[in-house]
Amino acid sequence: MKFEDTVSHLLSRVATAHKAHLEKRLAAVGLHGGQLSVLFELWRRDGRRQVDLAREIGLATPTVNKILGGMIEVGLVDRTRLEDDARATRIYLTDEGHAMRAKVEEVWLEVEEELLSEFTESERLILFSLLTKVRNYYFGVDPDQVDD
Amino acid sequence: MKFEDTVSHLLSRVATAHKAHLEKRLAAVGLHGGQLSVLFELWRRDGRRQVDLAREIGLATPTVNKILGGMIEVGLVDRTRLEDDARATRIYLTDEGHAMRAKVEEVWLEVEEELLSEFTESERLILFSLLTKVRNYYFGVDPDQVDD
DNA sequence: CAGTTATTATTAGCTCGCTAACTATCATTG
DNA sequence: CAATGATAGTTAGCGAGCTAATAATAACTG
Repeated sequence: MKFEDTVSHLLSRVATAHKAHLEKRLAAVGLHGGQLSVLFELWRRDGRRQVDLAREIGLATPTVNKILGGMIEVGLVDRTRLEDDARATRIYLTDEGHAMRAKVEEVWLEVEEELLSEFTESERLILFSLLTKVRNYYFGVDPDQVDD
Repeated sequence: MKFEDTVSHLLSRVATAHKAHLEKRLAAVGLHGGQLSVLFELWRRDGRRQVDLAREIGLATPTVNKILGGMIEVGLVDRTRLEDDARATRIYLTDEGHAMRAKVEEVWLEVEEELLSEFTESERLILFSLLTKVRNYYFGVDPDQVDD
């Protein structure tokens, strides 16, 4: 058989290339890829616990914990103990964490446009819809997709 | 803006989930994800130099070097110095490296079928073609795609 | 042919992803 | 209320990707 003819193989290859590419583009605003995935979630709503963030993002809790450690160091977020549960913490964006959003939006639109520059409008929509289907295979259907 | 509505974001999420999933499935045959990407290339043709493998796979040479170190340890490949160039090495599959192919094919077909179980035949073809377009954006058009 | 430049492999060190194992705390139940 | 079990965060350690820097060798050039 030809492994090259499978979607899985193609997806793996594209995945690593895309991640490496993102990392390079994010360096311009002083971010790492993992930090961004956490920021995406915090920009939706901050003040949540690490375990909740991890579940939403789809990462293991130690991964999120490590990324947050780096983000605290560079001053993007704060970690405060929960008042009524001494086990848990709440993660809040700092002013810098909020301010980062504008910078990232700029880069993000560029990255998206460059990636899809050779795609027609309908190809973009189809790719988005098929990738959503793959995402649903791994994460289940996103409830936020319906309303909101 | 909503980052969730971009292909880049979707691709990042799907990418990590897919890689994590592959890693789990490959554990059944005793392989790691990085080893597999090298094997894919060696199964096409072995006896090449590390730098050539890295270029074809689309990885940095230190990455390939590290992966090969692990593969040599577990006996999947051999590394021999080049006769006419003392800098370079040639990477050859061992018998075990060749034999691994059959095991991987089995797993691979399963993974592919499960991933695409909810996709129609035409959706599969379209997804493959659109992902190929993304790959070409990152790697350029593959010359092997034409003939062979 | 001596000196510079380019290439190959490698090492070191970083982020990111994981699992396993540990600690502290909460919740439950006897 | 004491013991057991569940939960939150963390630490340790692994593989995979990267860049930067080294060492050894080849190739080119004056």
